[in-house]
Amino acid sequence: MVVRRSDTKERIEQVALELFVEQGYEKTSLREIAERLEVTKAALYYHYRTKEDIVHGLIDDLVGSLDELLEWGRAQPRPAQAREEVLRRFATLVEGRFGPIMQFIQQNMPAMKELGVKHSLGEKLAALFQLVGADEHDPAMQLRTRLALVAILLSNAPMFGAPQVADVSTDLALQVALELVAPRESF
Amino acid sequence: MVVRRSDTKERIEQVALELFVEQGYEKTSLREIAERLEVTKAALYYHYRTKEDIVHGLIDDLVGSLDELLEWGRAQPRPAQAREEVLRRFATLVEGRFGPIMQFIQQNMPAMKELGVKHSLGEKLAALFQLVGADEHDPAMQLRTRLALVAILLSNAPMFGAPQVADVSTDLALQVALELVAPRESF
DNA sequence: GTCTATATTCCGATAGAC
DNA sequence: GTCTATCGGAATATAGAC
Repeated sequence: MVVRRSDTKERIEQVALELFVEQGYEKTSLREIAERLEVTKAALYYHYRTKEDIVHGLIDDLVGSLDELLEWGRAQPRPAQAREEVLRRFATLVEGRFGPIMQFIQQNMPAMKELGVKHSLGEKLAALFQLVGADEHDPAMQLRTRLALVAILLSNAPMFGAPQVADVSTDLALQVALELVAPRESF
Repeated sequence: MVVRRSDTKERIEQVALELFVEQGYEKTSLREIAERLEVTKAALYYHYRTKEDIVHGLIDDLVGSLDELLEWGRAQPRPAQAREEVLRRFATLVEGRFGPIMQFIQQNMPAMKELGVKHSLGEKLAALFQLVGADEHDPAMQLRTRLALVAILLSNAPMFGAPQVADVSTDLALQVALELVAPRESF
C-alpha cells in the first residue's frame, strides 16, 4: 500500500509535473506553480525544501516501479522467455501513470544530470536494458534492444515534435519492440 | 563556398556549443561563455543581439545542410532506391560536424521549442522522414522509419546516459537503420 | 500550513568611453 | 571590436506573523 501523502503535496507534484512538461524544468518557476495552485511560493517551501526536491519526489515513484519490474524479471526462471513480458510491463508503465514523467525526463536531460537523476535512473534503465538484452554480445543486437525500449518511449513522446506523422499506439510500439529483440536468422 | 565569418564569431559559436552540450542551454550564461573566451559579456553583444541569436547561428548551418540533402533526395529519379543513400548521407552529417549540434538539440527540447527551432528544424526532419519513409501508409512501417532515424541519432548521443553499454559505430547504426526500413515479408 | 515581506544572487541586456 | 559600469527584473529561498 502506498504511503498516504497530504493532498497539498500531491497537488504540488501534479501541477509541477504539468508545467515541467509544458515549459521545461528551468523555465518553470515556483511562482508559476504556486499561482496555478492558488497558493503562495512560501507555501511550497513548507512542503519541499527546494525546487529540486519536487523533482526527486516525482522520480522516486518511477524508480520504485522500475525496481519492482527488475525484481520480477530477475526472478523468472527462464530469462529469455521473460523478455516479452518485461517489455509488455514496461510499456504498461509508460502508457500509464508514468508517461508524463518519462516525457519530462527525456526532454530535460541537462536538468536531470544536474539533479543526479541521470545517475539513479540511468542505473535502473541500464539494468532493464541488460534484462531485456539478456546476454547478447552482438553489438547489433544490443543496438536493437536499445531501439526496442526507444520504440516504446516514442509512442509516448514525440521525437523533435515533428515526425509524429501518425499516432503510435502502445500496442503497435510493443509489437515493433518485440520484433526488434526477436531472434532472427537474417534479413 | 561557405561565407567567411569573423574569427570571433566562429569562436563564440564553438565555445557556446561546447557549454550548451556540457551544461544545457538554460544553465549556460553569457558570462560563462565570455569567460571561456577570455572576453567580456559586452563583446558578445557586439556580435550577437541576443543569446537566442547564438543558437540560431548554430542551427541555420544544420538546416541548410538538411535542405541540401532533401533537395538531392527529391531529385533522384527512383525514390525507393535513393532511401539507402539518403540514410547514409544523414549518418555522415550526424557523425560529422553536426554531431554536437544534434546532441544539443535533442537534449534541450524545451529551449528549442521556445526559440522556434522546433518548428523550422521539425519541418526539415519531417520532410526527411517522409523522404525515407516514402509513401508508406502502414503505421508499423512509419514507426520503423522513425526508429531508423533514431538509430542513427543514437550512435551519436547516449540515451539517458546509461544504456550506452557498447560503443555504437555509425556504420552499425546505419546497417540497423537500413534493416528497419527494408521491405519485409514477415518476421 | 499558509501568509506578507524581504534578502540575496544572478541573469540578459545596454550606454558610452576607448 | 572590446572594454567598464550599471540597470531592471526575475529567480530561489528565508524570516517571522497569524
